[in-house]
Amino acid sequence: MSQGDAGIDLNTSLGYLLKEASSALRVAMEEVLRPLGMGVTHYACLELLAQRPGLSNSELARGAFVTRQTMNVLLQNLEREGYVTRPAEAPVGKALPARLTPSGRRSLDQATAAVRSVEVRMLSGMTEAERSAAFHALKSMILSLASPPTPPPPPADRG
Amino acid sequence: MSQGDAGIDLNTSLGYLLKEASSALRVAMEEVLRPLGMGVTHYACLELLAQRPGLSNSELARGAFVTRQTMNVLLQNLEREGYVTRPAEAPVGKALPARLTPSGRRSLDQATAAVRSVEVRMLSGMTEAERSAAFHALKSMILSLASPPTPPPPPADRG
DNA sequence: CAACCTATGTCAGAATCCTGACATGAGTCA
DNA sequence: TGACTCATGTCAGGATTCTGACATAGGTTG
Repeated sequence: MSQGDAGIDLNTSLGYLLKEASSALRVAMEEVLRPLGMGVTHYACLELLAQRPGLSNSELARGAFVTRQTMNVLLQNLEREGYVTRPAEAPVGKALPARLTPSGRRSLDQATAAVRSVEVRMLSGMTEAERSAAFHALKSMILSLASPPTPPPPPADRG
Repeated sequence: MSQGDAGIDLNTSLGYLLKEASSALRVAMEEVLRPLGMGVTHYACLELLAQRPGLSNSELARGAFVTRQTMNVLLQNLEREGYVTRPAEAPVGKALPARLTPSGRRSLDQATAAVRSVEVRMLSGMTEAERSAAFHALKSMILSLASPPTPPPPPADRG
């Protein structure tokens, strides 16, 4: 244990820090959403629908970082409780465009206020320059992590 | 819907970006750890034990961002499979200091190599200045989100 | 010392999310 | 037109994590 090959130093690892920050944010959000009987995925779904009405189940799932199966059961609950509506038949393909009902909009408004307070607190200790730097750094990370999990197989010109 | 009170703009929200980056990192790690039959929490536990031998179940749980109960079942499995050891009795209090066995160390070495490739990829598109900026920004966020969930009740000097 | 508070390990049950699988609708290509 | 590929919605089962609860060890305060 005296060299640089012993592991990944968690004290200086951006990945670990990323997980820590994300965990703290999730905990803080759950804390303010709990009194509203809402979870993070639940809130994300509503917020996505407010900003982009007509999103399909699969699109909502991608936006909330869960699988379409998970989002599907959530949507079924929200539909049954009258927070969102979906047409009985797909206007095109199989995708059912979902929309917020007035009730869903009201529910979202409460949640947005709660979540906004968390985001304000999170940003409170940062300068504008730091926020901008963090924004671009996170964008870079996401881009670098996207797609190339399996390096493209060799063109295989042999044989 | 024409002003700034309509919601939280997910396109410019640092919180949303944080979740997106964290999700991408988690997916990438799971992808490289799957061939080793290991999950992210599993790996985190081993890495923590390598860097700080003797950590207790609760300390490991906090370091891996899960509950004590979750870490407990993981530790029991790892112990049964011979990757970690814990004394039968606590040297002090109730905390049982856990340690990696040689087998656990070997298992960790493979995982570290895999995870390192992911972190390298994540950092590949960032300059050193950007990494430093991201590091400090994340630290700020974590600090701001820590603790003050329930603002301290007013000292109540009335009455 | 006794009462209290906090932290820990552990068990049991429940909630959450995911993987696997199937059928349908649309686009592509020959 | 028919075969192929891809994306979608949905159901069923399983894996993972969390919440609730209990007993114990140690420190603190009166």
